[in-house]
Amino acid sequence: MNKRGQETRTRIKTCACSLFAEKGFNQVTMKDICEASGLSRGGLYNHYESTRQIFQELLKDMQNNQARAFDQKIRQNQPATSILDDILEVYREEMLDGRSSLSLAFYEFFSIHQACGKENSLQEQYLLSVNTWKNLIQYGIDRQEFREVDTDAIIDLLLFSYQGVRMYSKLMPVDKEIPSRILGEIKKQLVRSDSDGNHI
Amino acid sequence: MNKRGQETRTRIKTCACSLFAEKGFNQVTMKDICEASGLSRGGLYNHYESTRQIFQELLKDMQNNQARAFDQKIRQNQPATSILDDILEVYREEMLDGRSSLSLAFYEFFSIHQACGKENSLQEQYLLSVNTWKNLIQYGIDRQEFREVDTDAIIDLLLFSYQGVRMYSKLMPVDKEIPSRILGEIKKQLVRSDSDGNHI
Amino acid sequence: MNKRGQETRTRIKTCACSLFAEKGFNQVTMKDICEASGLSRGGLYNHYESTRQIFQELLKDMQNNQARAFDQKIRQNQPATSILDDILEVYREEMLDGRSSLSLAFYEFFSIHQACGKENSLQEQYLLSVNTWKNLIQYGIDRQEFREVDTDAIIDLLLFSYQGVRMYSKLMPVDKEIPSRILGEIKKQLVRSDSDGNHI
Amino acid sequence: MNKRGQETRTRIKTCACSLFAEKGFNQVTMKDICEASGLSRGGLYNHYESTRQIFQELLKDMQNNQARAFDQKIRQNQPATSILDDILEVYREEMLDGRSSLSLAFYEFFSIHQACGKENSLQEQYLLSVNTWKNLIQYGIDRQEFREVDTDAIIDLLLFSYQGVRMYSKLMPVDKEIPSRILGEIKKQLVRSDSDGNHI
DNA sequence: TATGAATGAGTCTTCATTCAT
DNA sequence: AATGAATGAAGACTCATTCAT
Repeated sequence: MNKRGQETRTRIKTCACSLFAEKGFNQVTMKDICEASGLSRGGLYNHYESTRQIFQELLKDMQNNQARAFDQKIRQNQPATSILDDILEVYREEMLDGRSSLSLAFYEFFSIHQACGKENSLQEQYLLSVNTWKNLIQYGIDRQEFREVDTDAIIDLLLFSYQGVRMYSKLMPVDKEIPSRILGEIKKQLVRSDSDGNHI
Repeated sequence: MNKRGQETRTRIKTCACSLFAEKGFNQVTMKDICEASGLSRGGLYNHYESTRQIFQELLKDMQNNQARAFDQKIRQNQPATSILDDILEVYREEMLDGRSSLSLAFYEFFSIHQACGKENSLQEQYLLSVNTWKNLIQYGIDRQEFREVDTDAIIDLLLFSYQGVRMYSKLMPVDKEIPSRILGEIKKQLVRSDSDGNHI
Repeated sequence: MNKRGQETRTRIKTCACSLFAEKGFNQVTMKDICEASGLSRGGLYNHYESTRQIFQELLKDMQNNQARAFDQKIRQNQPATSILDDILEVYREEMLDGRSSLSLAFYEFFSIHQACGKENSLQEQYLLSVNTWKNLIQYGIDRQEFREVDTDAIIDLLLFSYQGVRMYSKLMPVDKEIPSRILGEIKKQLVRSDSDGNHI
Repeated sequence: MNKRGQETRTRIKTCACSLFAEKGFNQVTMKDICEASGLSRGGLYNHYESTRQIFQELLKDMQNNQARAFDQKIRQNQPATSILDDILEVYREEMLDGRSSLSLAFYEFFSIHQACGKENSLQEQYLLSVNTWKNLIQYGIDRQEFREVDTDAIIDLLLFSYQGVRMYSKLMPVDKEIPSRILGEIKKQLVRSDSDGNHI
């Protein structure tokens, strides 16, 4: 594939991503993507044969980016609390940004493609997140910054309430305080000497 | 509307509910409901003019049922902890039952119909839930069964992680322990003398 | 058929007539007539089996009424000019009243039902009108009130321009002067000593 | 749009025109036009999205053609009577040709689309015709070929009786003499020295 | 007579997908 | 690579018409 082809594919994915964020997965048609990207029917089909394929390529791109971002965040030898604050701040922002969230699209997509697919990439991603968090929490405990908590419970509470809020923020106006409260509560469980009760 | 008509409407709603749980809102067509309910096209349209209308009537029915159920649950003068256990047990079961969950349908439905509607019935329902929980927690605090916690934070944590898990349970196999862990953690925050750290 | 049945049929015809005037023949459905008349589907079908049947009964009623009206108008021994004025005044009013005109419905109806029907009742009605006018004009000539004109030409000019204006008055705003001008021109041809050029 | 597309659009319009002439506007469906033109459903919708759009494009084409034809007809410096004869001959033929007349379709179409449109294109066309005739009659008067008639009245008489006959010729057998008589009467009013009373 | 539930046919409309250019 | 014409399938929606009550 030459450079021009690559550019076209990038353009297609960018347009498609906006559409998926706006309408979810099932409500986006190849026709929509044609119109948004300015390509003709045939032109689009030269690159991708279905919305499914485009979405999967988007997923893959995002995982790569996310992995890279996470790697940067977990900078060893920084205080665990500082790393935690950084990550929770990212979470907080995402929880409030309903518009650009692909969560509905994700849910629709995996709700269709889990059964037929051999691998469940959503579960993979969940397990990856759990693992990353386990490492971070253990790191915090080792440095005696974090309490010896029920790690699994805290992580599930965090990850699922994060997902819950992201979804709801697409559906109703979510008060700005809600993410702060939730993440603050999590942090309170986790951080040992945060006696002043600072919220994130 | 006569008795026969009422029966047909009930039949339609029952069939539609299964379909919505299985496929979400957008993926269910009037044709699907015709076939599931054994009605002809015209027959179905005599009763409902869109999947939207059917879904809304389902919503209304469910709210009525839920309101009644909750009223029963909040039996005054029972120990707050006992009431809490009952409710959390219901939550736990629902979190694991991905198949009969309407959550995807809800999300799709409200993602479309929030803007056009004046009122946001999803938010209404959220506020209702928050209120019910506030009452219960205050009741527990008054009886000195519960700690004096950050009520709002605990409630959001509970409600959104519950929603998050319900959604994920439609998309991937959710370990049976996850709901228990989450709800146990919540209970641990809440209940004063549960010093043995029992999970729910 | 008893009295109640007669009343129902009259109600049906009245409602249907308004609908036909408003929308033409083809655009009116049995369902429309049900709703307009407040009858149920089955109730309407007990009386009429199609819009066609209702329209034909309307036609028959109107012909009866018209015939009776014309008979009254042609009062012998009155001045021909006075009779002419009376009739032309009726024509003028009808030409301006686009809203209550059934002309579109007529045209649609006869455009469908001329071929299949053995008799062409539209032609019958045309011939009847021509005859009535011939009698009137001859009466005027005999009384030396009217000129010895080309009767057939004048009658056709009158009848067809009348129909043309009636139709157009349903489709665009027709200037009030147009019917006056047309009928005045006709009268000018016809009436001998109307030297002052009065318009109707 | 490429050449093939243009050809298809022309084919569609030709087929649709026959159908409109035969059945009126409302009775023609997109399916009819598919079948008549040999296109598939989707193929037709690629070009036009409704019968309304097709009809409007037909109207526009016809206006263009008519304007061009009229320009040719009004050849300056020819005798007014000769121009008149030419035009009336065209009118006469059209009055008798019920089969290819679009008048029913016109009436149905404008009866629906007058209110919603800002401009009333039927009225536009009427005013255009009136103007053209005014010019011709004035030209004839200036050349002393025509009498000093009540121009407006004559024109209305001509235009509306023409429309009336065109419509009736779709609904019943119209005697060949009727157009001749009508137009002859008009001409008689108009032309000064046509003392021999020739009909057109 | 009157009701309204039910049927089934017909049309509209939108898309995914293919293909000649 | 790109274009856009064409196909055909799928689903929405509306009615005329029948029938049990």
